[in-house]
Amino acid sequence: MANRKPAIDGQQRGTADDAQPLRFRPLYGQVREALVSRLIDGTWPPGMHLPSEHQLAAELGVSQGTVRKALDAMAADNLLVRRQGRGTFVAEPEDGRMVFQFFKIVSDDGLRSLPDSSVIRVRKADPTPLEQDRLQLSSGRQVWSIDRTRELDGRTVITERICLPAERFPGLDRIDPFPNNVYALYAQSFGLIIARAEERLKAETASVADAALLDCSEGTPLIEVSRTGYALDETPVEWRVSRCLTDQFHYAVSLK
Amino acid sequence: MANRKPAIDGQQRGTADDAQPLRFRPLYGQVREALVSRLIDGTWPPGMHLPSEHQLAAELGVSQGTVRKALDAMAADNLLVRRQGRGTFVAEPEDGRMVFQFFKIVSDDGLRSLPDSSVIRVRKADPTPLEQDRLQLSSGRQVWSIDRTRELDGRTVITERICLPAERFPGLDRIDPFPNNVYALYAQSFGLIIARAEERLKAETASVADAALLDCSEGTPLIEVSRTGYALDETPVEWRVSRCLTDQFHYAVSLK
DNA sequence: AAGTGGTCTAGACCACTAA
DNA sequence: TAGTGGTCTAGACCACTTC
Repeated sequence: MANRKPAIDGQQRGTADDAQPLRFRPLYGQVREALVSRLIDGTWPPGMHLPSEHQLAAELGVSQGTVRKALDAMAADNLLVRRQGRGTFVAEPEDGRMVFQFFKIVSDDGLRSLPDSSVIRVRKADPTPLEQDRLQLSSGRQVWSIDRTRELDGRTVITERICLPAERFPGLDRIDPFPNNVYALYAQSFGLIIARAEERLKAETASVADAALLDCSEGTPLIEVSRTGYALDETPVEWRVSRCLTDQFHYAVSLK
Repeated sequence: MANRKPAIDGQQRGTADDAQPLRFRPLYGQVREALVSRLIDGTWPPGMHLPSEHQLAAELGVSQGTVRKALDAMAADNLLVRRQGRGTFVAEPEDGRMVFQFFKIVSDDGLRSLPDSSVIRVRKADPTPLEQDRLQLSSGRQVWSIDRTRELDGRTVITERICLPAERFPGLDRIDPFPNNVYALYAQSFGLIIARAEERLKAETASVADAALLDCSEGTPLIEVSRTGYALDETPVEWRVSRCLTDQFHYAVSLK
């Protein structure tokens, strides 16, 4: 590989000039960072067919194997989809099983189905202290607050409030109809990819409001799922609280 | 690599003689299977320092890179632990963060701590229909049934029943004292590694018995976690139901 | 037939650990 | 200093998709 001009270069190894024992960062990690930044800045939007490994390797001045390692890692994080013979694509929220990546409520008989949603209200508001904390909002910033219910197998089993930083979702209240899959909406209309999320589950009981929406009695036990969704740059950009009936459904987790 | 006598060989590629378009299985997958079988049959017990990549490659008649890919996959599944400069080891249930692999109950303030357990009763019994189904027991097989409570930060917050196929755990009732970490017990005393588990979460309310053990009132909402644990050969070998107070704790999930 | 990702090999060198 | 896993490269060939 005689004449390469590395477009990527932090400290390297064999390249001879490294001296400080600062902190070792493998090349493929740097490649990964460079590629992720293209997802963040929108250069590579969801669904895009990206250049072949050879092209990327030539462009970045590294070997194909190093590019492969970075791409494989991103595919493992569900940021990319790789298909033999076709190429590598930026993941879309609609991609096959990707829709179940964040939806863990399953029918007790084991059949997975996706919920239909009914929006109750969309409004702009000042955040509660909890919302402000969870979304790491500086004071004065407003939020969108979306209340909705979700149906599985024709029955309303989830009440949900989604809280979003208003700044990042301009004109959200003019969206009509409001889609079932909000992560597809975030991606298509606001260029925002939810890279990962953290959920906290607690047992609660149905309030009067819950009971009315879920057609159950007040005090019925519910699982309350509180989720913080993070963008590719690790900024929290969604905070949602869902309250779920679990008489015919359950929250499924695989541990490995 | 002139003269190699592949100890592993299903259908191969370059080896010239493949013809049927049966189903392609990569070499590293076959290597992985061969290595996993050594974990299953106890040739490599938990904690064992296994041979170097070079040695394994020579022994199996494949390249070091192929062995590496199999070892990396097993490490990703928490079956092995790899340490640069030291070697590759069979994972142990006590290995550092590995203890949190299956324990997802966390204090609301974010501090993780491991529970202390108090065994209430250990008995051998005929399985209930549900237990028989979950453990895929043929009729006539008995089970161990272990009732215990678990404390976090000095407070009893979990009631638990663990159900095990009696055959695989001979003399379980003579274990004394009964350890907090039953997976370490399974590994050390019965040579059984829990490779993965599936959990189902539902919202329930405290029964009279729960209320007495958890020092709460009857009807208090609880998260009920039902877990099936699988051995390396995918046999279900543990069925447990835990009921957890979630007023100061929650069940934490990371989605990616 | 051409192009893509997937597999397998081989070898050089680096980082880390332990003796 | 020797031995281990970790990184990076290079190239050959295979499997799959599309034209």
